[in-house]
Amino acid sequence: MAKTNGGTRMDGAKRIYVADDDGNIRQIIKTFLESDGFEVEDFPTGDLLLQRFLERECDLVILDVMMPGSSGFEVCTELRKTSTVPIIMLTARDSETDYAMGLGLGSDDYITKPFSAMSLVMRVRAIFRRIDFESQKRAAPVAVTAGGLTLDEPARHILRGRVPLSLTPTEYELLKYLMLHAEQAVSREELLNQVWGFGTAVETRATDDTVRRLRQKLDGCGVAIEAVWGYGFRLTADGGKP
Amino acid sequence: MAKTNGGTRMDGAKRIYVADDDGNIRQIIKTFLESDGFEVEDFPTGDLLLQRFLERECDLVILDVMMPGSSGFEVCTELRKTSTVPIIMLTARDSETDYAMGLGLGSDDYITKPFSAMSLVMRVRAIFRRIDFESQKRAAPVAVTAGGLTLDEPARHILRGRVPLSLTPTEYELLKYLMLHAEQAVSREELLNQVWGFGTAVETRATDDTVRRLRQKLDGCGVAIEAVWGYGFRLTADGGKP
DNA sequence: TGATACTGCGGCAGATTTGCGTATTGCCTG
DNA sequence: CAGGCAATACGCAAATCTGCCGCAGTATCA
Repeated sequence: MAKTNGGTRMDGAKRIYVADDDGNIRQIIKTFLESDGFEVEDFPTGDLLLQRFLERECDLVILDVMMPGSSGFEVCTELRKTSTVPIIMLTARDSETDYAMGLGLGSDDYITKPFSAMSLVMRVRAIFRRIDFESQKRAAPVAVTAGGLTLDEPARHILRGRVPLSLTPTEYELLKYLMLHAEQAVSREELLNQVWGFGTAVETRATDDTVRRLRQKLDGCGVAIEAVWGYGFRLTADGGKP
Repeated sequence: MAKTNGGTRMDGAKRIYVADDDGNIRQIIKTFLESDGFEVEDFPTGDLLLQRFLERECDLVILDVMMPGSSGFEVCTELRKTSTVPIIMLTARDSETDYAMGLGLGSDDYITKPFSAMSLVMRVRAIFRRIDFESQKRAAPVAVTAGGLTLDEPARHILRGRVPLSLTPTEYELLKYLMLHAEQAVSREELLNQVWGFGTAVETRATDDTVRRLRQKLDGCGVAIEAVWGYGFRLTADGGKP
């Protein structure tokens, strides 16, 4: 047990890069974000962050405006040339000019120091929530089918052939989400966010339980919820093996 | 070119609802947003806004926290029951509690009065930009192929012809990285950083193991992971030798 | 208000994954 | 051609992951 996995070793965890020349601030931000389940890498300069980003992208970037080398603004501009990664700018000043410049250059949010670590975490969460909302939004077809299942959204029914399955609310939401993402691997994190909601404090293992109960009811439906080892689940049409 | 597009669109402007009991503020917000190309409807109370929203949805909602009737928080909660519409909260206070509560309830942003109209417009633009980014991203399917292999990122599958390979998480990540850098020499260090993560404490020889296991599964796939002596590995398409 | 249904959690056992020690084979250099 | 470092091959044991139960707190409904 000599090695800690730098926090949570969850494949679904969002990766965040932080650049700030103040080591204390970096540490605080890192600690808070990690305790919230994010995977964080921090850099003393924006240039280093940029360099790292180019070799490996992340899910969100937090940039201090004033740093040695390239300023946060410059790094932001540079990032935007190749990526749409969400960016949060930090600044000591609170001038409207800075404000407009930051958001104008393509950052998603702009926080002035001093700020509470908690509020930063909230902002981060808000951005990820927005992204998840959008990914969830993708079309709302009245009837989706996967294998031998049919989703009847208005009726809040999922039909096995012609007979509606008897599902509990959680089961229904979960299966619905899987059907809307059939054949795609869905991480436990994602399920938790989409089905249970965001603020909810539930163990990721809860998904396993619901999936387990669902599998029993789905027996011989032409579909299967298979496990994606170390990641989550995937709904697939199995030709129907008895 | 593909950057500016705050709110002006050919296919109908974004519709924004604003609720604030102060008529002056409403007017200012409305004027600024409209001059930026948005379509705005304003309401003196959150209840009226909610009522209007239920009969016709909009693209973004701006809510004052303190209003006669239901508070902004209550309206926010109510909206979130049925919609993922972006919400910006306005408040006179700047307590962390309020802050956390606002974002916690599902709003996207939180602005304290007094605020400049311009900064509000910037926030609004930032949110719409984020949404545009996401919808853009969704429209770009990614299918990389190398030799006889196909990477199906959403499904988290790597197909050998039409059959998905059975890969462990590490194997998947490693092979994916090699496919994205096909025909290029990749150092062990690089692999360690990309696949295992930045600060992980594992010997570089760990890559050898995964590569070894991968080679077995890749036998006769039209590709080969060859060793680059003293450096690392390279994925190459071998014409397919039996 | 009492019966019933849902849900999430802790605990287990079995199955898988994976890094490392160690031995063997292979390539480069002098 | 020999020496030496690098790459492979094995097998193992610890660490993880999954699926499953049973249970208890809570919500739902008659």
